[in-house]
Amino acid sequence: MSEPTSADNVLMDFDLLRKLIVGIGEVADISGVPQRQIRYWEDKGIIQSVKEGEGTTRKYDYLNIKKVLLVKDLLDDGYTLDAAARKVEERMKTINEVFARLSAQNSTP
DNA sequence: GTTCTCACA
DNA sequence: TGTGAGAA
Repeated sequence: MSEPTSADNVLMDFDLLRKLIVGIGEVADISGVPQRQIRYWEDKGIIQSVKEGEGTTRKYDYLNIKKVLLVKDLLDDGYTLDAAARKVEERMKTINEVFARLSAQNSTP
């Protein structure tokens, strides 16, 4: 009877994204970017990794994966790491606002 | 399974 | 800029 509304749908996707944290291997496989390159960008400061507990294995959250995917596309378009990083950061600003908005709704009973 | 450094093109 | 290999 209760049909999923667009609002409920977006919340379901958001819940999935904020829980989607995988290692560099998964990101490299899904993003198609060699693990070497992913770490390379992270070293440049284009993207950041989240450390899990004490392990040294860096995990990448949806936002980081999005950056890798975005930077890869930008680089393929003829952009350089510096140019791609700038565009990605601007895009992250928008995504961050959406995340904060969804986070508030998800945390609001 | 991941991470680090060194070196090269 | 991106990758190779070895080592821990």
